[in-house]
Order: sequence, then structure tokens, then C-alpha cells
Amino acid sequence: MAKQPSKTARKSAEKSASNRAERAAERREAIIEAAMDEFIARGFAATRLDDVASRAGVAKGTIYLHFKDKEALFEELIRTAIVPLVNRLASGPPPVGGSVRDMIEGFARTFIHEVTTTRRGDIVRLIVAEGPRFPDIADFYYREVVSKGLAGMRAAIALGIARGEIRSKDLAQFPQILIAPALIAVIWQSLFSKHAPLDAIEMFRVHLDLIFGERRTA
Amino acid sequence: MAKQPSKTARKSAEKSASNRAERAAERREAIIEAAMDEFIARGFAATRLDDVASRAGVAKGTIYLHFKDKEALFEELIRTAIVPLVNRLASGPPPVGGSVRDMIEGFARTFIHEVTTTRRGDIVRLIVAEGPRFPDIADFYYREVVSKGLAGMRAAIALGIARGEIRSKDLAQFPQILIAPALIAVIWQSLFSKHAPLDAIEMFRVHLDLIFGERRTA
DNA sequence: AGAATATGACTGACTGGTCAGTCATTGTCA
DNA sequence: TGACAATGACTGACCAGTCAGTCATATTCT
Repeated sequence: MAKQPSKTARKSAEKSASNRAERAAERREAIIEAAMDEFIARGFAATRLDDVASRAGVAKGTIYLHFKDKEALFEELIRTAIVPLVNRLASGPPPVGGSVRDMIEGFARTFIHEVTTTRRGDIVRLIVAEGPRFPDIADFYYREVVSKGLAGMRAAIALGIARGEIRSKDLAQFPQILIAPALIAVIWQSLFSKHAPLDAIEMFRVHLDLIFGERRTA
Repeated sequence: MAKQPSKTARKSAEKSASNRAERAAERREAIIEAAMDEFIARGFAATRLDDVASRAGVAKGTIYLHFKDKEALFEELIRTAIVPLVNRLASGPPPVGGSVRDMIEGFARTFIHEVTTTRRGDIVRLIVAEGPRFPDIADFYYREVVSKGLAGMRAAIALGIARGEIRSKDLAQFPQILIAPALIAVIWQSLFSKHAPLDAIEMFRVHLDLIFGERRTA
């Protein structure tokens, strides 16, 4: 299965994945993609590499051409999934045109949208679930996402305080408070959304009202 | 089974675990205790019942005298662990002597203490981790803990608004915001405490300042 | 009371099935 | 054609769940 036309490659450089390196990269991609689905659905221990392989349209042995073992695949998967998230974080702050509140609100809107429409939220849950058993992953996540994110939040809060938008000076000590509702929303989504749906955006707005004071507009 | 001691009870009652029923109950306890340690440490799928048995000082077969299968043991364990938590919730609200803020602060202090000193926090993490794979557990947890807890919070918030302590009227719609930092603290504890310790109590105080306004005392 | 008998809690070796990881073979590309 | 990629049958370890047998305790009998 998953074989490709034998001689098509010779002249079809423009056709998808003509040479070996490209095809290899594509398969690696497919494996990671499939692994993400499986790990999210079942967790690390309960996921079968046979399932990952067949979902990726690849034989099990192929996985071992790309990854040392199941654990390496899992760790690589988390790393891969985190990169776009960090990019979002990095590309969020720039527009410092409006108020700090608008900046944070726009950022939060992006974050929540990202988390509810893609699998990013499940990745976060996966890290919470498996993190304690994979210290490397927890370390990586702390270094690459948490510490950078908190630093960004701290800077935004400091700016807000300097501009008089935020009254609480202590908030800069605990940037976690700022993103707490977003994390709650992620967890709520995967556990309780069927019991009681939660309007994450609206909740975040109320939360920002606490920090910045009620909006002046009706 | 379930018969009661006919006359043995007459003098051996004071000896520890003298009769069969008592010993059986003790073993059941030991199994749950051991299972809690193992499930918290490894998660559901990776936990071996052989390990649970030997930790409990019992043969593997004995587990099956008390629980239908691994899953039933897991579910029973969560139920057992939740009951004391609910009792805490139930015994928290009563003292409505002081301000709403004092009430909530005292409650939060108890909660955070509970969570950092016992295994309760790990149980919460376990539910987040395994919940999606065990809908029964998620349902149970929602019914017994989340919905009751939120209702309590909502009532407290409404009282706070009525008394003029809380300005934001919308907060009653999202009681989740109130406990969000506490949940963050639980997760932070198990994932990142070694990277950067978090003073949960102080964070919660800052959070309450956002809701109730800065404390009047220095 | 003490012997004889019944009970059922407990044990742990065993089974059947599962799955991570391997490697001899086959297929493909340059 | 020679080098490399991919395959999937296979292996061995592992583990949930079973069950025939043991033995401490309870009950009944004399």
C-alpha cells in the first residue's frame, strides 16, 4: 500500500514528492500527523504503533527508520506541535498600536481560536497528562513555551501598569493569572463541554474586565 | 456472603481486624491505597496490577475478589478520592460571619493546602489526563464536584455582588474564573515546580484583589 | 469443651492475547 | 547495477484476567 507510480518520477519533478529526500520527509510528516491523532486519542501507553503506521499509510518498520523508538516519536511530536504555537506567541505582541487591553484581547482571541479549532488544545492536555512521566518534555515545554510566554505576559502587564490601564501592581508577579481562564477553557472543552458548553471568549472578556476595569463602552 | 458473625463477636471485637469482614475491608482499603499510588505515578494504561497487588501486600487474584477489573478499580478509586473533597466543599461555605472575601479566601486556603499536602492534586491531574478516555468518570466528576462547586461559587459571588463587595456583575456567569488560579497552581505544581516554584496562596490573594479591589489594609 | 466439618478468602502459576522492536526479503531510485 | 528505502512476518517480553487448590476461621455436632 501507499506505493507510488514507478517511473513517474523521472521527469515529473514538479509533481509532488519526486525525489527520495522529499518522499522521506513526507512520510516522516505523515507519521507524525498520524501519531498525533493516536496519542491524543489514547495517551502514550495505550497507543499502538501498528495503528500509527496504518493510519500513516506506512509499514511499522518505516517508523523505526525515522524515530529511535516510541518515546522518541512522542517527544518529537510534541516538539513539532509546539513550534507553530511559539510562532503565534512571537507574532502576537508586535501590534502595539492600541491599548494594552486591546493587544491582550486580540492575542487571547487568537489563542482561543487556535485552541478550539486545531488540535493545539489537545496537545496541551497531553502535556499535562504525560508531562510528569516525561521530564524531558516538561523541561522542553517550560523552556520553549511557558517561560517565554510568561515573560511576554509580564512585559505586557508592566506596560499596562505604566500606562495606568492596570491598577494591580502585583499582577506582574503572577502572569499566570492572566492566562488561567484560557487554560481552564482548554481543559473544560475536552472534559465537560458536553455537560455545559463554555463561551471561552466571553469568559476571557469578563476576566479582562476584572484586570482592566469595566469597559467604558456600553 | 455478607453474613454477620453469629457469636464470635462477643469477645474478639477489640482485637484489630479480628473477623473476616473487617479483614476483607482492610484489604480492600489497602488495594485502593496502593492503586492510587500506582495510577498517579504511571497513569491507567501503564499501571500493572501485579505492582498494585505487591504494594498492597496481597496476591493479584485478591484484587479480583473486590473489583471486577482494572477499570472498575480505577473508577472506584476516583470515587473514593473525591468524597473527602466534596466534604471539604460542603463544610467550607457555612461560616458566613465575615465578608465574602474572607469566606472565599479561607476556602481557597483550605483548598490549596489540601491540594499541596495530600494526593488530591494528583487526582485532579489524573482526571484531566484520563477523563476523556473514561466518560463515566468525567460524568461523575462533573456531577459530584464541578457542578456543586460552581453552584457554591456562584452563590458566593451573588452574595458578594449584593453586598457591594464585588463590582463585576458578569462574574456570576463564570465562576470558573474564581477557581482558575487554583487549578493552574495544581498543574504547575506537578509539572514546573522544580523549574520555578509558585506561591499559590499569594497568587490567589492577588487574584482576589482583582475581584474585590485592593485590600484596604496595608 | 473439643472434634469434625464446612466455608470462602486468598493465593499464584498459568493462559491467551497484545505489542514494541527486529531483520531477512523485496522493491525502488539514481 | 549497486545502494538505499520499505516492508511485514516474526520474536520475546509483558500483563490482564482465571481458577484449582490451600488453609485459617466459623459452625455444628457429640
